[in-house]
Amino acid sequence: MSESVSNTNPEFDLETFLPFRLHQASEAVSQSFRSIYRNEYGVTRSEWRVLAHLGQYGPMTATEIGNSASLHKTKVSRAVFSLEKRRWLSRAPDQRDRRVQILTLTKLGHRSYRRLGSQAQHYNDQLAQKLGEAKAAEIIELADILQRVIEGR
Amino acid sequence: MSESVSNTNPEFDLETFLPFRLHQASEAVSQSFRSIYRNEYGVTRSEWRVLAHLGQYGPMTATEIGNSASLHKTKVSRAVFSLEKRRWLSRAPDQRDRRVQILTLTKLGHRSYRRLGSQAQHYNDQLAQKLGEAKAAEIIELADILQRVIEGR
DNA sequence: ACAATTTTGTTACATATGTGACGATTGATT
DNA sequence: AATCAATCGTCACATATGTAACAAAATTGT
Repeated sequence: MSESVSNTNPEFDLETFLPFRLHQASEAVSQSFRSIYRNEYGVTRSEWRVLAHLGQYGPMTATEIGNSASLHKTKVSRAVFSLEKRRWLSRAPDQRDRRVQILTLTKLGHRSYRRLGSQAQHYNDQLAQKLGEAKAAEIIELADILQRVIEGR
Repeated sequence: MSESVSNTNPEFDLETFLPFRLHQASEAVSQSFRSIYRNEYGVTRSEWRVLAHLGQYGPMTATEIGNSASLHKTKVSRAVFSLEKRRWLSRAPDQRDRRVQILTLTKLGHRSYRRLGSQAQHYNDQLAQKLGEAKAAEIIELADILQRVIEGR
């Protein structure tokens, strides 16, 4: 907490430029985690996210997943197609709204979710331990605040 | 700072999963900033990053930019090509190492850098103000720590 | 001095992504 | 009821990205 982030002179400063620094940190973490879902099953980031959402929250529609995961609708559409082909999820029509489909993990999908999820949790625990629990919790809290501020809530 | 990030039970928890939460926050910020360099000059993220680095640190080689900005070498190569076409930067051979080229902003490039940079700084100041200076500084500090921990330094 | 290895930056190729359009359905307005 | 607008998910298309291979130059080891 040594220096101010805002700048009285109008000079641009990369070191304290939030979009850049956040992206760098986030990409470093994402890349280091990537090998787990990638090497384990050859799954893409979008697929892993959809899997994680369905595993965590139960049956949802594509739009709901997109909103919750901040995933573009075409990314969701493609990930769902791919996960369906693997028989990790199935679609069921919704009688109330025939435009949407309820997406549900199959047994096979659940097994994959539990397996990848537990490795993900292990990764997270290790990282949190290296950072120190307090700092890890701070990051989550600041991520919350950032999203609220950006989305104007 | 209400809850722990690590988990004694092995259940996966998306809410406190650092790769996901960081990526979400970082993407929210990046997207909201994007309209500035995108609408202003139709410049891509990679191009903006290369511009920002050369403007901030002076002449550098492609590899140096890639390392500092965490940009893949093909991204740098393409961004440099595109910025050169716009006449925002020029290349000069390095007599010590004839594999590399010293990249330097042209006068036009400097003007663009100052203009975009000052808008970027304004964006950052506004965001830091909304977050509160203390929290903005915390984010920078935590980004530093994260990168060090991930890269094992 | 030489051969083997590494580094730099570019390219071809395959894959991943965003944009815009679309058909089908639903909700809102009149 | 009929029309209009909005939403859902998919597709074709264009663009962006990563991988692997490469030529040129530098570095290392002998």
